[in-house]
Amino acid sequence: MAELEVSPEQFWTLRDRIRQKLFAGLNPQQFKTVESGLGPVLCLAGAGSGKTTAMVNRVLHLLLFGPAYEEKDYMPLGVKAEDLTAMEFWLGQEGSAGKSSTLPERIRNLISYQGVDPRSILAITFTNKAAQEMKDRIAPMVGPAINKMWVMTFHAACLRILRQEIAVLGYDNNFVIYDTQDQLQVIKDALKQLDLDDKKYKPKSMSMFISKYKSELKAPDQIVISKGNVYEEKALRVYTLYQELLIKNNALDFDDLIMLTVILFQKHPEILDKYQERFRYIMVDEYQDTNHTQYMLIKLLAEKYRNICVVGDDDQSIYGFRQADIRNILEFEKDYPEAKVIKLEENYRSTQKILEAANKVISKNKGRKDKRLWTQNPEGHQLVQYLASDEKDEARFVAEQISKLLVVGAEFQDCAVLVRTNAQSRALEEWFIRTNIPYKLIGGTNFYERKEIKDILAYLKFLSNPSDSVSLLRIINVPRRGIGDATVQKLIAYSQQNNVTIGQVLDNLDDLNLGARAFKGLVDFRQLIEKFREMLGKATITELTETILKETGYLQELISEASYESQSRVENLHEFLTKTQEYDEIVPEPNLSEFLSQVSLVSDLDTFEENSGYVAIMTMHSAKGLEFKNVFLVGMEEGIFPHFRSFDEIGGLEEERRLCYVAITRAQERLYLIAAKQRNLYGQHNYNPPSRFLRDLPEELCEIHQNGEDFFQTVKEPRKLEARQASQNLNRIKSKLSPGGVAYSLGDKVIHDKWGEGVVVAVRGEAEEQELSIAFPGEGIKNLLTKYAPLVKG
DNA sequence: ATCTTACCGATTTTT
DNA sequence: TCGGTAAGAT
Repeated sequence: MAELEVSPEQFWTLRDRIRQKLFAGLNPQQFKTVESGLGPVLCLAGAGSGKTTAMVNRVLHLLLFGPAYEEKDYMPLGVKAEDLTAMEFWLGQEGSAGKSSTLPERIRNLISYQGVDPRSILAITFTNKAAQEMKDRIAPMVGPAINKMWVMTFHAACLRILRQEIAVLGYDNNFVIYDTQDQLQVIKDALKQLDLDDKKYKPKSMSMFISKYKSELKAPDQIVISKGNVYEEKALRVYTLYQELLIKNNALDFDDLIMLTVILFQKHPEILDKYQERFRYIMVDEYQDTNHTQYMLIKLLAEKYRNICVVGDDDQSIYGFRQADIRNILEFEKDYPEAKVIKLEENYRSTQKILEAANKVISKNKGRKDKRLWTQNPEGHQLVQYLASDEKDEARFVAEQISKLLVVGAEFQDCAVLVRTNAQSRALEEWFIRTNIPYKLIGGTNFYERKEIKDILAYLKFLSNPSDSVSLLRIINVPRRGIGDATVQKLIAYSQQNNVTIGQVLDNLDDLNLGARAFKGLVDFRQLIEKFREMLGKATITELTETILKETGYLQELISEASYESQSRVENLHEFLTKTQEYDEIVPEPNLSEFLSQVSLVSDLDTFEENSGYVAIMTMHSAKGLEFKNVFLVGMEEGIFPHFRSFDEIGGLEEERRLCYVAITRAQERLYLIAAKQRNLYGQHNYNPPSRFLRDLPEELCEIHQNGEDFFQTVKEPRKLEARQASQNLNRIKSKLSPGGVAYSLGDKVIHDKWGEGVVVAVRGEAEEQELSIAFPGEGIKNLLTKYAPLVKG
């Protein structure tokens, strides 16, 4: 039988229906973002508006339907009637909506006749976590094509380009990456060489200076310092020398990764062209956080084809202090006048009340892109404000509320406490430990920043890159092998005089008249290094690491120390070994410098588990991108949040306000905002007024509590005793008026006006009718009604 | 070479 | 207040 005639219209109609079905779950704005593959797109994605969904589906749409869906006047060759039937069949199937993976391969191939090559897609994020999440969501939709696209962070993408191309800039392609600590080491070295006092020219401040200029794409010789500004003049000299030292060490810092890539593109148009040709479809996540260098990188890459989609939210720009330039997103349309601007304003995360509060707070900022989040979610609970007496009372309140939430079905991992500064976490931790609330501090020190990990990494870095003197100096006497400071100074002096690396000095030890002990130590060290170096390329990273730990005696030393601390170090090293194993398993051939750079670009946040069974304590900054059912914002006081340092920074308060917006929009169901009347910070009492952000919250959305009892325990001057008792009485009356003000539970310590300290041994009844049995040492057990008893929690 | 003592400084930090 | 670092003692 002859083949049935198939008309393009039939095919096209079916293909279109398939497209509709695949993207049926998206709202109109998301869908517009998804299908606008051609030309520049600015997608303003409010908090919780499903921007990852939009980006992920955009990738799928590009692969299946190409950049411009409108062109539909021809049909791929060889479409048969039975293909149309198969398409019909898929359309008739239930549960296949949004699931491209259920499409038969044949149909997939037919409909994607205009689809783009996955190799031409570049999706850039800021964090590994975001990149991973995107990959995880794209992979099931597109299959192995995921491995051909670049879905990665700015730094990872630049790293990959530089490993390939950096030779033309005069670096060796086995360069190492210096983290913040290494950086400071180099700066200290530079200060010493320039004979500058590191008290006056603080290394941290120098690194800020350097980083600031690097993010502006300014090399030392492009910087003009105003006359007479000695400090900046010196800082510039430090920057100059610092950069020379990095080159000597064949090392790049984080900023270099981006900056050098841009310089590479600027200096070598043919290389730029290669990448422009490859990456015809570019997407950037969190565009509001880009600094000038990152902006330039994207601008250059996108220049040729202009298929660039940036996604972000100017209201969530909170990294100005890291040179993120909010203007990049605000002025996107200046660079791309033809840009489509799409706003994702429907929020899928929070209750109406939470969103209303967030909108209200952010609306006070000027110069924002106009937008207003809304949601179909329920109205939700009132926001809870609590005025605590001090930071302990604040912690107590949080702990108590969490316990209450558990009763109504919440779990620990549904709760997060967000702080403005890390120092605030201490009081919370103490209380959580006391009350057995499992918590995790997120963000603190990075795994890879721990001493023992840095040590083993220094060995590996030095092996990978013999020019790396920072790593060499770190480990030359670790574990101790009799190489003291004096010896090290001799090595450094010799290397500077003869213009060789310190690694090279090791080969000429006879030239430096050294003591017998130091000499032996260095010879031993050299032998060890040679032995390790022989393993390069042959052994796996795991084998190499194990050998180093064993042969240097590093592990043995920790084990024999047998302290609590050394034990945890050994555990960390084991953890490190599992990471090397993971790496060894996925790569065909061990590549040390590859492994090391991967490690350098990983942070702790990446390992944050959302279903851990712990309450998360973290800074508001680290919370960005996360969501929790119940969020506690603590330290809502002037000076803490907004932080006093922001008061005299330009745009400082606006950034704090955005941070507040970010913090509020982390909450899905319940939001608690807590301020303390008094706070001990750095050993000093502070009395800060409640945060202006609290005043900006609409009153009708809030339930305001003030539980002052504990306040008077912190006032210890005896002469205030009378006032204290009067206030206690006052507070008891208040607490009766506010339901749920004080709840006692088993084991609570209390203080009774007459009987002193006691412990609650039984609780009967609820709220105001609560009856307690309290054991007072020396007085026996008393039964008391909460309503009347002169009680205070202790 | 390693332990002890005094001093400083203390937002936020995706990489 | 506290923790890290840098200089001094043994």
